[in-house]
Formats: sequence, structure tokens, C-alpha cells
Amino acid sequence: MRTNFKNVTIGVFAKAAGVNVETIRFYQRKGLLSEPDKPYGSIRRYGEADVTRVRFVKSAQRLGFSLDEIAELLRLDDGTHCEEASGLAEHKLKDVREKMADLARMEAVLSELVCACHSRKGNVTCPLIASLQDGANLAVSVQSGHGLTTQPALFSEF
Amino acid sequence: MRTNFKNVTIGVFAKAAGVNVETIRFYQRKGLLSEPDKPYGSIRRYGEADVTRVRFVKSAQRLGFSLDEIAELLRLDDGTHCEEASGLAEHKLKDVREKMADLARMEAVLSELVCACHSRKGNVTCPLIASLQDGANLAVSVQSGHGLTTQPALFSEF
DNA sequence: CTTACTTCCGTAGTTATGTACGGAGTCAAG
DNA sequence: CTTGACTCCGTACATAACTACGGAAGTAAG
Ligand SMILES: [Zn+2]
Ligand SMILES: [Zn+2]
Ligand SMILES: [Zn+2]
Ligand SMILES: [Zn+2]
Repeated sequence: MRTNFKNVTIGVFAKAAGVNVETIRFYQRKGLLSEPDKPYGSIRRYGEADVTRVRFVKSAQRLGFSLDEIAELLRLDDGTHCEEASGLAEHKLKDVREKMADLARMEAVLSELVCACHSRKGNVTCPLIASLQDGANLAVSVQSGHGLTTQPALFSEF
Repeated sequence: MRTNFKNVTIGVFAKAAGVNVETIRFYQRKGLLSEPDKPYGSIRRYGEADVTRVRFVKSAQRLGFSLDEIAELLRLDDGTHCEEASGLAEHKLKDVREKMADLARMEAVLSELVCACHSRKGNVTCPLIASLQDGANLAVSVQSGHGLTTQPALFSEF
């Protein structure tokens, strides 16, 4: 294993974790990472556990968890709260599926518009622009609940 | 038709368009909406065309276009630029499909984790938390190109 | 004419996730 | 002992799309 760190400085640690030094300090401010003590003077030293923690954050982030939600997951870090953890994951899974449905709707409308654009014959006006003007068939109506970063709160208001 | 507005004030206009007054003014600053003149004094008056314009913006937004991209679409508003318009829509469609693939990957990993959590027997540690710790099977690796609002730049850095 | 509601305009705040900057202190090499 | 790289810390900036605020001025009702 090359991940055998002990008492390294923040620069080495950040590089090992694959993030910016400023990101480390930002996570510390957010409480996602603890600020270790300074054993040899006035500089903090980091170890393997810290790299693991950053890896945790980044893994969860890839699954769509926000930093606040990750903080919540980290409070279950001892692994004895299977119920709570899987509850969070199920909630997130629901969010992911809702977002997928939203995107499927967008996909349908967009591909239809592109198709209409390509097949216009002597038409004067672009069908795509025309559709956006009246917005008739564009009632995409994204869910926009909590969860994954979405388009800004889009309720179908017409 | 109840959409027969003429010379209404910004408050009525905003309500008719289904947005906040401040949103109107924000769109004007961004150049998405023009600031009409003040025929009867020192207050601007709005008409049906303005409502149509806001509807355009909101429709395009529902399809995943950003305000900057919508400004671009609005420059093709005369409908004589079918090529350019469909080009933009095709690009956006590509973005939407990439995002769908990203979410499909997240869905797979998340549902697997939830399943593992539910089927753990006498296991001491929660499989979900454990997986996040080492991040082995979590190489979700979201595309994170330009386009739809996504998770913050997630490249698989391990 | 007064009161209450709008409008106008500029500026500042919000949220999420970082990134960057500036100055002071620290550490190791030469 | 000096130089250069690094760390520490607080603060400011970046992005997108709004949202809110404050004060002056206009407008409508009574
Ligand atoms: Zn579990
Ligand atoms: Zn949710
Ligand atoms: Zn077209
Ligand atoms: Zn793109």
C-alpha cells in the first residue's frame, strides 16, 4: 500500500486525497474533517484516517449526497446505525429516480423539437422557436422537490 | 383569452407571468426582457408580448437551458435561424442524455448499497458506511462536462 | 390632503461548493 | 543567516438564478 501516511503536512495530505488544500480547510470549517493537533510545533499533521475521511466525502458526493447530508452520514460513522444510513440512502435513491424521470421528460420534448426542426420544409419560422413562444407542448413540469441539484424550482405555472 | 394585457404595471404583469416582480427586473438587467417606456408618467407599462417572452424563458428553462443559453435562443427569435436553434437544442439534448447516464450509474450503486444494507445479517458494521469508507465500488465517475446543473465537478480521482 | 400601496433604482443577501488572496509565521536547505 | 517553500488564518471572490431591502417618488382612494 502506498497509503501509509503518518504525520504529513496539509499539502501532502491534500495531494494524497486528490483535493485542493483550500478544500481541506473548507471541510474543516464545515465540520466534515477535524483539525488535528500540532505535535511538532505550530503545524498540523495528518494521517491515513484523514485520507479515508476525504475519500468518504468524495464517494458520497459522487452518489449525489450534499455536504450537509454527508455530515449526517459521518455521524453514523461507527457503522452501528444501519437503519438510519439505509434510510438516507433510500431517500437519496428516490431523489435520483425522480431526477431521472425529469430528464426523461426533457429528453422527449427536446428530441421532438429537434426532429421537428430538421423536418420543416418550406416553413418560414423555426418550429423550435415557435414552440418555445407558446410553450404548449413544453409542460415538462420538473418535480423540483428536495434532493439533487436540479433546474431552479420549476413548477408548471401555466 | 384572458391573456389580453395592454399597458399594465409591473405588478400585474409579474402576476400574469407567474413570477416575482424582482424576477422581471432581474431578467431586464440580464437583457432577457426589454424595459418598456413610460407612456403615462414615470411608470413602465407592459403588454402581452412581454408575457410571451417570460413564457419563452420559463419553457426553455424547463428544458434545461441556462439563462445565458436562453439569451442566445432569444437572439434567434425571428425564427429564421433554424440551423442555429436546432444546433443549440441538439447540444442540450446531448447534455441531457449524459446526465441521464450519470444518474443511471448513481441509481445502480445506490440501490445496490441499500440492498446490501437490508440483507446484512449478523454483520457488525453497516455495509453502506463501509463502502463509503473505502469507496471501492463507488467509481461512479460522473461526466461533469458543461450543460445541466450537476453535482460539483466529480471526476473519479482514485 | 393624507394614507396606503406601487413602482423605481441601486445595492446587497441567499445557497452550495469550493477557490483565491494577503500577510504573518515556520521550517529546512544552503 | 538568508532564501524559498510551505502553513495558518481570516476574508473575499466565483457561479447561477434569483430574492430582499431601503428610500424616494408616483398614484389611487377616501
Ligand atoms: Zn447499513
Ligand atoms: Zn429528498
Ligand atoms: Zn428550427
Ligand atoms: Zn454542453
